[in-house]
Amino acid sequence: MRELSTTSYALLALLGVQSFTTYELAQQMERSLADYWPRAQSVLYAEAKNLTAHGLATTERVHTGQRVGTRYSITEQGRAALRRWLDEPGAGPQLQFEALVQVAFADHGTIEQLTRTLQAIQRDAEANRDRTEARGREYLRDGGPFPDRLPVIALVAKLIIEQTALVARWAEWAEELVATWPALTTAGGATPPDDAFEATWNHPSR
Amino acid sequence: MRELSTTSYALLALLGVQSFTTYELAQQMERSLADYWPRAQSVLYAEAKNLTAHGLATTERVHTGQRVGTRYSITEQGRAALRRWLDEPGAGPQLQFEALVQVAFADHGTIEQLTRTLQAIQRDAEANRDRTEARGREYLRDGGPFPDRLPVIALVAKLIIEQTALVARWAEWAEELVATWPALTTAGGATPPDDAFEATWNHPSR
DNA sequence: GACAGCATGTAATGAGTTACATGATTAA
DNA sequence: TTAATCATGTAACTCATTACATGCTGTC
Repeated sequence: MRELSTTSYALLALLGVQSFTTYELAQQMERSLADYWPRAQSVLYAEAKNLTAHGLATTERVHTGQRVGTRYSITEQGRAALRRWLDEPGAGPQLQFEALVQVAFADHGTIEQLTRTLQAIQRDAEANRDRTEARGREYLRDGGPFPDRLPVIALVAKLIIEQTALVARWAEWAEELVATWPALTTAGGATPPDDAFEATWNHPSR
Repeated sequence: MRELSTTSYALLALLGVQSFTTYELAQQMERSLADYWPRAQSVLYAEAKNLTAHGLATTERVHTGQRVGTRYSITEQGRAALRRWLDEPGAGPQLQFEALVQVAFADHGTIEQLTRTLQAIQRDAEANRDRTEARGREYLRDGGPFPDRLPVIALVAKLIIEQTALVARWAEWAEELVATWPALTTAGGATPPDDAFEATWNHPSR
């Protein structure tokens, strides 16, 4: 019976919406939380058991054909724990961005490498932006799986959409700027134009 | 001798700039990478050794007073490894945002809890934005510790600044919107005004 | 009847964090 | 001289990922 982690509470919050089998929990995690609390499926199996051990959820065997599975439901204790958790200060945004590390140290390689990295970032970000935007519009149209929850879902979706859009715009801007550079550093005579560099701060990347 | 991770390459890239003692590496990690590749200090000690085991760095004992320490320097092999790494596709942005999970499931609590969460997000984001902006201006003024590297550093700094600014603006917008809501869900008669909700998608949060 | 994919997990491994320990230097 | 903080690490533990295993269900 381990301590409760943020992942535990995320699961518990899903169960607060309705009961789910472990598989459905995994789907929901992937569908609704992957953009800001990504976790591998395997943790769910452990965490769901942990919630039960804490008395925050109850289990029920479900049979699909011959196959057995587990359906979890939240308990009153679970709801109380959830309310308490919502009072605690949650951790702020934590970004982890390997490709950006490659950009930060691009001067150890070639301009071509940097350009390719930026292009890849842009492609990914645009795909993510389109995906999240499309889902947002879909939810607005048909209400989504939990129409009651649309207000809060919309708040979150808005941030995610704008965040991916920002990355896409930034990558595009960076590509254009880098294309004007004769070299990656100011050293050795081959300096990037000073004013293009100044522009980094003065022009918003849009 | 473990595999090389992104953290290994981040360290190696720092050593590509110049030689550092472990302590200085920790400072540089905190100073320049914490915003997009945050790691605890203790990993450095292990990773730096690992780099040496791979022949990518050499060590040298340094004595400050009686005290012994280790200074790491990159090898030619290390530089080659760095160049190869810059060719590999790096992982895209991965966000981890506990407070946003609390927003997404705010309907399990009260409007007051949601408001407090949003206020905390806004405060943090504004502080981060101010910190990164101030450092950017400082670098532009005095060149920072590695003036040659300003071009690539500026690219990265720009994204980080805009990203924190985006979160701050979003939180402010969300607070204002939530202030107009009589309840957190559309259920039970006490519905948030439809048009305020629609506005979620149509008005950019600025 | 076999193959793809859905559904349900377990095990091994690893990366990273927190906590601890301790010597040296500096400021009060 | 004491306390704070700089500097240098180690150890224990935890959270999470990858890889594996396996049964069921529908379809060609």
